[in-house]
Amino acid sequence: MEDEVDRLVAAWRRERPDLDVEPLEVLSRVSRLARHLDRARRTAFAEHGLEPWEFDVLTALRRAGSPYQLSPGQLLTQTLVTSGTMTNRIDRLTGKGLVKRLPDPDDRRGVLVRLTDDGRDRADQALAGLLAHERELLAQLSAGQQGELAGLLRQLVAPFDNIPG
Amino acid sequence: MEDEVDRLVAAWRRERPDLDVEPLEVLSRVSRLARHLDRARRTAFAEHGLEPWEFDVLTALRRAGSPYQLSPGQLLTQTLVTSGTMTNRIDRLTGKGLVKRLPDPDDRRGVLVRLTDDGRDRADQALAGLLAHERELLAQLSAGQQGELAGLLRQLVAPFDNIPG
DNA sequence: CACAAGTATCTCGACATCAAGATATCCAGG
DNA sequence: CCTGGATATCTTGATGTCGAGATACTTGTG
Repeated sequence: MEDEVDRLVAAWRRERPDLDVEPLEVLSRVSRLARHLDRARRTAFAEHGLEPWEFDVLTALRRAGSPYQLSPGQLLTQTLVTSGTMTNRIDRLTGKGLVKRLPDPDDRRGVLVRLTDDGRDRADQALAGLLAHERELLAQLSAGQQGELAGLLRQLVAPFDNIPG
Repeated sequence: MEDEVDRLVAAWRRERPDLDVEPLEVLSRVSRLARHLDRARRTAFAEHGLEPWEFDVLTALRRAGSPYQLSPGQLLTQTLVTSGTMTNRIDRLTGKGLVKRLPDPDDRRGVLVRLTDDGRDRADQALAGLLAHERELLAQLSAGQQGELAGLLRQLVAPFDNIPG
């Protein structure tokens, strides 16, 4: 089955036959797939009344385990956004009653962001919904192919995740 | 080599042992890799004085082939942005002298956006730079692995690209 | 030929994000 | 202890995007 990247690569080979555009076969597909996934996720989360950015923050706290709290600094390394953005997100989630700010008892500069009970339930429900949708998308591939794909992607991502940056 | 998704999956297995989080092994890696790629591209384009969105528009015109012109409508279907965004982008690219608006001779409602010579050169240079950077990232994988990865990704993307969405 | 519906582009207001800087606090060395 | 540099979070201002609606023109129908 042909996809949009096949057409894009063909266009470049016609216009710039001197260039080797092979890298686009992998990386343009990654970008485009991510874009489609973003849209699909937005739809999936809407069923639970959440925005994608809300899901990101709530699930980071959920994964931390009881008592479901992290500092804003820990949250922004996990979500790859800037500090200004995180402040804004915490403000809005606080307004919706899904998290609350607590003073850090060990560091008076810091605060801790903690899930409320409602926030925890919403995170759990949205995760289950997301996994159901994603399983459908992956039905294109056998379990073996999924494992293979995961392994290849890990090799590309690992340098970013393990080297400071 | 372990990556951030390994840690994320391990955390979910600890917190929610009742859920099958296998889909995240593939799809979370796609999203995270795309995010890292966005940052890397921003850096690569900065060497040529371009923003990622500028690259997207200029290369869409470049790929169209001589005389390097498309309507705003064609541009927005290719770049997946809204009409308001595209108007804004064309305004700014016009201000930088990289494209110019021409009246559509066949439809007085429409305009055609055409690359200037400078715009074409910038697009060509930025593409070459991007490919060089992307080739480095892919050096983690053999040519055979890259082909395999591209094939698996195509299977996941194709449904989005071929069904109206 | 007139008119309604469709199409192409642009305008405007709201909003999330980022980058840089401000403020408050911690900590290590003298 | 004091002081300077590091750290944690928040504030501010600019910017790009989206969504909805406005405007101008075209096309199909009777």
